[in-house]
Amino acid sequence: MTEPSVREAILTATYEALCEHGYTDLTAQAIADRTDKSKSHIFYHYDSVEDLVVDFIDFLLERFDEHAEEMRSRPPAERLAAFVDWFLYGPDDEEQVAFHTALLELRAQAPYNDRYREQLRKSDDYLRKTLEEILRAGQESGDFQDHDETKTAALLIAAFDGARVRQLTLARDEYLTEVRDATTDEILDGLLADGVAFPDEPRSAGTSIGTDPTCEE
Amino acid sequence: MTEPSVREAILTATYEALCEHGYTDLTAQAIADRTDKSKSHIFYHYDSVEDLVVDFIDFLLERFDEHAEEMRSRPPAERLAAFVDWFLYGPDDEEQVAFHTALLELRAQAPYNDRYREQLRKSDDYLRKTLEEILRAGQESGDFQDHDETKTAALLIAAFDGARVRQLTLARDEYLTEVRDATTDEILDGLLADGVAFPDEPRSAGTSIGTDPTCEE
DNA sequence: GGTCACTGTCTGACTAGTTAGTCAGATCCG
DNA sequence: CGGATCTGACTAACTAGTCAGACAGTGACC
Repeated sequence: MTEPSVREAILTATYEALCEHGYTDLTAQAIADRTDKSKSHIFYHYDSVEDLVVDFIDFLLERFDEHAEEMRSRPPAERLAAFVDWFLYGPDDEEQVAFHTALLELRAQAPYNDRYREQLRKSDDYLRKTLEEILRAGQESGDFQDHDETKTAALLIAAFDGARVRQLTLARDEYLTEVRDATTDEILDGLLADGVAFPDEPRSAGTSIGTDPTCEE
Repeated sequence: MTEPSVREAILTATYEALCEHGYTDLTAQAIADRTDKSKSHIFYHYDSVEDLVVDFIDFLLERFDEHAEEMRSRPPAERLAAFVDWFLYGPDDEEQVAFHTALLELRAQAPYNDRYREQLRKSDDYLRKTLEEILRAGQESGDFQDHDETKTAALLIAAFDGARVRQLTLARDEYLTEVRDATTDEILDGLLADGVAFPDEPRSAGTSIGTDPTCEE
């Protein structure tokens, strides 16, 4: 892989193909179709589709890192809200939903694939550390109640994951709303010190990938 | 499908094949191999593998229902503990882990498959109602604090799902322990009225399926 | 009791479709 | 020219589902 732009083109196409077809139906051909190159081109740059997917997860992590870095200077409640938003986007954001659906498929493959598992572990560690750091910053600044940020981060990420699983599998809006309410009301609001509030409806953008961020059928 | 024992043989074989190969690599042949019949036999009784899987989910629900019914007369804390246990089994229970891993794969396919989605929704509704009923019973008996059982049920199931996703994808015992602790300590124990405790290590059996409940490689 | 016809169950061999990955050679660029 | 990049055509492997026919049980009629 000499040219970074070649890598980016292939991985962006991978992202788009994942949104459209999901992981299970992700084929080398589908990726190539979203590129101006042929299928063989992909196998010239990657030894296998598995290799490509492993690199794709790295690519995602690089993107998340950039995003997290940008938020670093913001106040803790805003950072937390942005983080929550990254996990529990609304069902109206079709691209996000499609992409996270595909990611869940990938996650579901991890138990059978050492390399995926390793990559996801790396990503999740990073995510969790980011959240812990936000929680710690909030406690130091007095915006959040004192608590054990390790435990809270673990519980939050678990609850978010769970909500996402249900949202994706059931596509049942009322239920997601319940979970979101329950999570927000009972956990998140409980974190805030008196008089501190979440910013209204942050609905952050900037988490999508690629030059053309739409994901039409 | 005339003989119920034929259905049971095929669906038990399906369970075993799911444990061994996972959903993605579940083939008609793999199911037949766990039977004393041929692959064609399966297509004689089911029009397609999808049909079979749909029926398999019904089969699971029937089993869960029997189990839940048996617990009905027990005290609420014990029922809750058994329920939690059903979701957050220990990583030592290999069969359970293997099976839930496969179920997660199935769940991850639901967004792409109307029939799976419908079946899972049905199961999840039933699970949630069962949990709500346990929570309600506990409040009435005074074993649990007063709370909104709908919200709590939603949050609990979400947190459990999330913990399971992480457990399965990361196979990282310390982290699962954290989540389990966080969930148990902060949510479950918070539910209990003063002086009530969970029974020690319930680790219930009886949730597995089939005549030979082992799932060796 | 024998045998014949009928029906439901079951099978081995087959087809058709799909896809990862290969490879010989084309093309581009310095 | 020579190396890197890229491609179309191909192969090999796999699997859902089909189908013609084997087989077993059952009952009916002689």
